[in-house]
Amino acid sequence: MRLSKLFVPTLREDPADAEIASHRLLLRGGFVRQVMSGVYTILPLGLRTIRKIEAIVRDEMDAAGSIELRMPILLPADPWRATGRYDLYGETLFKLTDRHDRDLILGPTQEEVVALMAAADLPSYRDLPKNVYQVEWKYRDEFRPRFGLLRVREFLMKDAYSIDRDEDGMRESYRIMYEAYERIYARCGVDYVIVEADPGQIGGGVNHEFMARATVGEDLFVECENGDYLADTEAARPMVPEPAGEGTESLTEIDTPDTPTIDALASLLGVAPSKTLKCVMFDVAGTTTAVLVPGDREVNVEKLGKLMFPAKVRPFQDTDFGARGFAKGYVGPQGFDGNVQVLADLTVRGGNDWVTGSNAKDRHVTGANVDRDFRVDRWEDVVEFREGDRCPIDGGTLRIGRSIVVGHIYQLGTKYSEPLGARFVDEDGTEKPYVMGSYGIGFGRIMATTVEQRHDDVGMVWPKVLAPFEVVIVIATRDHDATVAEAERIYEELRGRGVDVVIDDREQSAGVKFADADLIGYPVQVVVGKRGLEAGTVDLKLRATGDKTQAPIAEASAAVVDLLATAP
RNA sequence: CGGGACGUAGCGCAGCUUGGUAGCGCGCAGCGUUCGGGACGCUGAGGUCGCGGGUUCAAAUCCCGCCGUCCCGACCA
Repeated sequence: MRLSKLFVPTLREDPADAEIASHRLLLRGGFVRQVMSGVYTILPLGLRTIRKIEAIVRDEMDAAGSIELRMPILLPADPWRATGRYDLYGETLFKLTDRHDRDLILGPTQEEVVALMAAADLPSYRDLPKNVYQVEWKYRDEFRPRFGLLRVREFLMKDAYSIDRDEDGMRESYRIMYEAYERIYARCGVDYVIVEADPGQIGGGVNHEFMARATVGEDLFVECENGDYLADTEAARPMVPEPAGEGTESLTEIDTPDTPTIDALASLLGVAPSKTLKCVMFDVAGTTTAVLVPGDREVNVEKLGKLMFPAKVRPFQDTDFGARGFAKGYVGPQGFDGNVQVLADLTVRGGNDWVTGSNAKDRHVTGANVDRDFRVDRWEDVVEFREGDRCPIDGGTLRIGRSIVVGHIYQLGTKYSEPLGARFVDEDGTEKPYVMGSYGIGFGRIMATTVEQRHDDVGMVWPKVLAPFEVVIVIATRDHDATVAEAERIYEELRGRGVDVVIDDREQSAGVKFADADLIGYPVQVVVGKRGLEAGTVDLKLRATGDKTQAPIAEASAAVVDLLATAP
């Protein structure tokens, strides 16, 4: 390609609205332009990179046995009502109506479509398993688009869906996708980790996020110092402590004036907050639910919501305490009647002889013990992760890292097939719902993430597999016919060798071309100029290291191929 | 949606406090010079000052409302 013929509007100055490196550099390098908040035009250079990502993804999906198809973006709302996602996604869904006043949506993801498609056209266990994928625009009316291409409202995604007859099949399909994803990110040169994650609005059970390490990432993840545990902070669970067993104290009620908070109580009694038992009250679909956690910890409402799903979880308002006969700030689990569901976090097992509320204002109890003094109906993991918590696997210290989620895979089970009545006939003649999985990768995020991970103060530093072009030939002395002729010759030779090369034949000064080459970040730069020509050489530069070398002009193309082979 | 900031030529900005009818740099066009790290000279084009209303003889400037964009918090590829 010729830069004189391409459309590469680079900018000299940083755009005012771009804060993070990837946004700033992709705008400056002429890869993308913003149309409105969270919506971008992909310019020719950006499109070339996106297509390279797409080719790698397609290659791995095809190799993993997934079959490409294309589903509509414009979708009927009804299946989404059936699965509950119409309301669950809420405002994030782009909703519209057609001329017949029928409710439609723009697809944010397509589990419903796949389930219904399977129901119609994959009627037998003999048709299974199937794995289908598409590369398609996705629409999500995010609360706040931000960070350039990292959080947008319209984005290009590869979404795949596995359809199996049973759980074992789903797990096998999931494993295959998991491994395909590992290869995809490795090939793209993304520095990533895989974490156990929160399923969010897609729902389901086991799921993993592929997180690219970054300094600007929106997502926090937890990593064990020993490298054996990784999880999204929302899903992270601390080590379950050894059961402390029953304590030695007897249940004693004491006066604790003006101590509605853990801090006030702990300082009055001179005990550690972790010795107190916090009793946090929720309304779960109308049932009063008490959640017990050590006084120094917080309840993770998201985790609780997932445990109770589909029942709605609502923290007690001030009025709820009085209305249901609880003393706010002094609630304790002993003496709850059967109308109160008692859920305790697993960390509560590690303590005994608790200090907790007495259910009377300004009074607490000491020496409270599980089973002897109060009942626990369910033991679950519901605490908020804290920096410094112990790893659930080996007890090592957990640290927090920052990342960009570049992929997310889910074991969905029958979450979508069940409510949609999407069933096949199994070998034994009975109808069963499909057991599904879904697997997504956002292309724009991979592009932006790569820039975040690979840039310097003058521009982007593309790995050769994703660079819009692998090599740029800069004509440094454009009024010198012999220089132009040599540059053209090298250009044709490189093309002949199958190198993805672009020639900067624009009517620009050499300085502009050099600056643009560094900004755009072609892995290899070839400078052909009068000066070199007279010495019989061309200059080569490896963008990643900045190393410059000379090559004899007659062997320029071979030298470029060799240098390219060493490029990251 | 809550909190903060911004909106003046394609891009980056000044002008606003103290109203008098818009300016700088880059970019763009023409001519000439230059030609290996964002060249130089001359000439020139380009602006509903985000939109609407109000105050005033007069509004980019003051007041009210709205819209848009970005940043910080609740969602996700």
